[in-house]
Amino acid sequence: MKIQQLRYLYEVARQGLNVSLAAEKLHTSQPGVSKQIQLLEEELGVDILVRHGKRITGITEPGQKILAITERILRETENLTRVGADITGETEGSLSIVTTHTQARYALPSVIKTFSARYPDVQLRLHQGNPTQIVEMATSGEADIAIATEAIALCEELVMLPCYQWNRCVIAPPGHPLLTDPVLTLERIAEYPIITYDFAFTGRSQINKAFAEHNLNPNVVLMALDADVIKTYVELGLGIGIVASMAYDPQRDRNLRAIDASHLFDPSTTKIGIRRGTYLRGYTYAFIEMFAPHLDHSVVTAAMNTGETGD
Amino acid sequence: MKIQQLRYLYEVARQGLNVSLAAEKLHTSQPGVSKQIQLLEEELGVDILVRHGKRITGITEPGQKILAITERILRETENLTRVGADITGETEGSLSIVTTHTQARYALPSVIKTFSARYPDVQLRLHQGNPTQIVEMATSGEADIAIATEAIALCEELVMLPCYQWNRCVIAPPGHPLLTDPVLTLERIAEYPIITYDFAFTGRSQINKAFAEHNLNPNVVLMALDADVIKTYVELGLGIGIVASMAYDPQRDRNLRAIDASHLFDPSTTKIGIRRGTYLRGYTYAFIEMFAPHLDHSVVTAAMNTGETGD
DNA sequence: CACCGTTACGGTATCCGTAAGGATT
DNA sequence: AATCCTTACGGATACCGTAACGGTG
Repeated sequence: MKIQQLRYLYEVARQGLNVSLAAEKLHTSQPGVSKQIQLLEEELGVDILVRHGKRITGITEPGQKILAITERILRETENLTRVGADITGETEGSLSIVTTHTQARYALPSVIKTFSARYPDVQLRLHQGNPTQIVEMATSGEADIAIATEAIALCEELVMLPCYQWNRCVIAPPGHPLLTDPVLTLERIAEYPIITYDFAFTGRSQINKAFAEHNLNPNVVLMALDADVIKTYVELGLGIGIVASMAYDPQRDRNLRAIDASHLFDPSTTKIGIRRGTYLRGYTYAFIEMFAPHLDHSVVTAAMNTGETGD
Repeated sequence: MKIQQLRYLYEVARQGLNVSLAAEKLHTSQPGVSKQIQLLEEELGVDILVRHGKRITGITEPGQKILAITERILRETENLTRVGADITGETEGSLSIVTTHTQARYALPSVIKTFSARYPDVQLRLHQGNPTQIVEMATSGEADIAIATEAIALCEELVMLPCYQWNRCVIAPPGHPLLTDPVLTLERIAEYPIITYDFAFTGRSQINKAFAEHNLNPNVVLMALDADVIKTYVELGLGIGIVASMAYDPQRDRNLRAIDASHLFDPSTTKIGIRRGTYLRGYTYAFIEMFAPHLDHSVVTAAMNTGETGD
């Protein structure tokens, strides 16, 4: 059994059971891939792929198990090379982050600027996605770290590290009646058409919860995926907006006014999610610490090891 | 990076950093082992072993990490071959069990007889050990399954499956005054010299607990590792014995009498322990079910997946 | 007929084993 | 002096790429 055989098998599975495509991705010849997989099947004594004549149409039941194990092995070999690259003090590498619009647009820019200056040879990749995609990319290993607020608390495979808490503000065009209220209340907000985040985005659930507890039925006229869209429509006078506080910048948003609403909604916690069992490069720890200064190397390492089956 | 290089490295570490010994165990030449490890170090760009001149004296700090990952990889490759052997319906293989005297002597013989008849090609290995050794062999993968009563509940790495409950009886020579008591009490037992299990063996903690709760200080004159030793000294008149009920056989132990003591002590539960992430052969499931009929294939599989980091 | 996977074959690189060398205890 | 790891070298093996073949849609 050779690691390369496992790589070939994995890539074929990943490319939808297309050997030619897999061979191309692996920068090798397709007969080679075919042969090595056959050798592996022969050695294990198991048909892994279902062949209809000369077409691969599926994966056998034991093949599924083999693939699952194969994936784990390949992940670990990746960890091995990372240990190597890391120890030799190499600063080059890649760091793939998957996150939401809110983080990418408002929280991350300054961190990324600092990080890029400190680690110019690290290729940063920033993916924007919805919470489902974020979890998926983090668990699959496609992304090294995930940063999000909602819906990533449940996943067993990810270690979750709380980074910071934040709350919301209400934004409205200048001259809006709400701006002169001495105290902002949910009841008053509910009198106006509301523009806020879509379900499962940027702490939307906390907003729903607050209104529900007051038996209010707010009139949400637009559900956006990001604060920029919300602000645009608030400027157009379509309604008032409820956005994350860090999304309002008095310098930039001169056509808008903001009222703090942290007394009305539960705070949300933004977290970093990391796949268990992943070896983290030195600069990854550095990035995390830049984003959330209390998460230093030892804190992260400790969290990675809790609840693990361990070794 | 090749699997064989990892095997070599692992074996060298296992043999106390002795390349020659490792090479012998691996049935290969020692220069080959040396070379391959160097190639691995070169590829990863990391010194794994500490060399003083031409002597290997230690493992570097990154080497420790590499070894940990290596171990995981090798374990998984082992799982791969097991999937293979299992699916092809091969009945040959090996099953290594580590357990205590009590189980080996009284609970397992009938199971092993049945198992050997059903799976004549499976090479059974039965190791006897103390609780510490049992946990060690189970977690290291040296044994496939562990069977024990005490001290294996705590280990995160092992899945614990309760098999059966049992209690104790008091044994004494014929004519002993205790035998004519209408009701056996702890107070009466404490009047006589007692022979029972050593600490951390065969539910000894339950015995201690019962006496402690009654503020009794039993006079334990001999602490043995197994019931046969206990019975021997009870026969000699050194005292009365407290042993697991299944250790008394009226047919065989004609020189002894037994009194049930299940009302005096908390019952003990014998459990099977299996390392998480191990692929179990079909006959292993069969063995477990023979030993504890309620632990069928699906129950065991389910238990193996609980609390796991999962994939 | 266009696409895809398998088989056949020759070149090359890799790995293994034997023999010799240098260092440490 | 004995043990032990490394280096050197020759041979066998395994792997890869090109080319040709056989099925499939």
